[in-house]
Amino acid sequence: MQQRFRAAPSPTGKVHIGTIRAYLPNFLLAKKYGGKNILRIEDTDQTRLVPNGVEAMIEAYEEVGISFDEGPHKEGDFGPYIQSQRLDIYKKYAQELLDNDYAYYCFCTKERLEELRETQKANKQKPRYDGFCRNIDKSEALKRVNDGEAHVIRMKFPQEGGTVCHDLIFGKVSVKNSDVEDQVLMKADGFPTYHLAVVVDDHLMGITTAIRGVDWLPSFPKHVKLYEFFGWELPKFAHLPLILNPDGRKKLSKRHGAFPVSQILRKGYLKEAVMNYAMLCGWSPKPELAHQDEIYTVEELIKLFDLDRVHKTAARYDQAKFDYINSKHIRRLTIDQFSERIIDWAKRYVMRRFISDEYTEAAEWEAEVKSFVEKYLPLWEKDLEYFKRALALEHERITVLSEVPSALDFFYEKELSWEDSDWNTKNHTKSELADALEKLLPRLEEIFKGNQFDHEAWEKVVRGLADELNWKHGDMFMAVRSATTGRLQSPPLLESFEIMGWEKVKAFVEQAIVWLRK
RNA sequence: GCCGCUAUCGUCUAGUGGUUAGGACGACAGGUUUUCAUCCUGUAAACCAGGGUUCGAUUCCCUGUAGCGGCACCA
Repeated sequence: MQQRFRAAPSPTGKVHIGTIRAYLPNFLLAKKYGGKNILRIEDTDQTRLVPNGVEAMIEAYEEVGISFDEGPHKEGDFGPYIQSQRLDIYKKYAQELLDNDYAYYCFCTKERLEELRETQKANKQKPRYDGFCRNIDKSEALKRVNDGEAHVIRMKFPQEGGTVCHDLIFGKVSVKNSDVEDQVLMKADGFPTYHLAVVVDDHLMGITTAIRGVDWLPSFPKHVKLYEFFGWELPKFAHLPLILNPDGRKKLSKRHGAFPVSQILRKGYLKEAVMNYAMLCGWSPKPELAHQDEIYTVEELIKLFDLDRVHKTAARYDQAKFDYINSKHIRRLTIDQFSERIIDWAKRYVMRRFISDEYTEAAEWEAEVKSFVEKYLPLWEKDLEYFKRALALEHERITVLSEVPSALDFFYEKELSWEDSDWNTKNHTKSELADALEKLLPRLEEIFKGNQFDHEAWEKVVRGLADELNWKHGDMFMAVRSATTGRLQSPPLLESFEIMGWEKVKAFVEQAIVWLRK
């Protein structure tokens, strides 16, 4: 039988690393078993709609590589895939429950329910519906409904015995039936609640494995009972553990790395790294198939992932590990691939807007990255060979793609600017540095003027001058570094000069001397 | 408060009725290096507590504790 999985978000437009982790297993398993991955929009709460939320989410999922075989954007045989377009269906099944005495009309007002909850809380009881309308005579209830009295439909959950549910990750989960309340299935506005809609849709859409967050575990029995009421075969269920804030408290939130996918990608995390990291939260491959460095491609994840090795415990978000994984994926790229990815990143994520940008607050760094990219992208593209040669020197130094534009600036600028902190003045004053550079310049010209960059000659010149002036060699190299790159950390100098060419190096050194004497 | 779930280095995790409890990130210390990074080597670092069961429990059971989740006409 073909396996069918589904992601069932409500259309808030928000997609972050936690969401990715929640929906990735569906995608991976659908690919692994040749099944289908379905996107269904759960928009039964009419008070929480976001304009373009659906489009924004689809965009985010697909950008990180989670694609769907059916959904609002890709009609299949089980549509519509938006719950607000399926109201008649829920109505029909709610009626079926009513007819079979598995559900009843409830006329309790919100005020009464609120009061009820308050007293229950005050008495240290679990707040729950008390079954007030459970035994209203059916014909009387119907009359009240026909008279237009506001009502909901509640599930009549049996109050004796217990219910045992089976979960692929947690195993047996059992509850006393008397602990389960009569859940509202149809709201007064005619929309179903999640509980009815999810069961009906999963069944009708032929979902074979329903994967969702552990936050649904407590209402699992209600859903199991609903399947029983309808006489439907139960799909398999898997409840995924959550990703927690780095401090281990509460679900991942915005101020702790739950950045929207738009920002993750714009910052320059590769989609394969996003997947890799997301899956490593709460899952590990079989030891004999695991990689020592914990780096996995998408294809490998598809091959290796299975629900039976998913942890039961929540994992904390760890930015340092995510960074490690991203830099490892970057290093795996060839220079050709790396340069393509950078240019693609610049165009697709920096220069273009995500749909979700309409309603997510922009971070400060986004504007900065954009201004860099606007400036350098045309230059990169103008001479791709030059770009690749420069980029190769930064390949081992980059953690996220957004570091690239500023890292390569001295390859592209005609003039450098310095601050005092760009120089190592521990052992020598600025004017000493200027004097040294002035002495050095003609000697460098001597060996570099034909753009021939001989390592031995270069070392000899720099170290030779250092010896003459009685400087530490390192101080001399650092002076040259600051003069030619504008900073204290850079790729190896000679290799950089080889790309920049002597004229540029010379110009920078001359500018530096002027600046140092200012 | 009530209900449910869970518990291995700081973090992510592997693993077992008998192991020197393994790896990764991070930290620290060395090496390589003209800086930074890379790369290499090494060090520190864990089985929540108490009871059982057992010849033997980190592993199985119970209790406690802690954490997380849920307790809506939200999903």
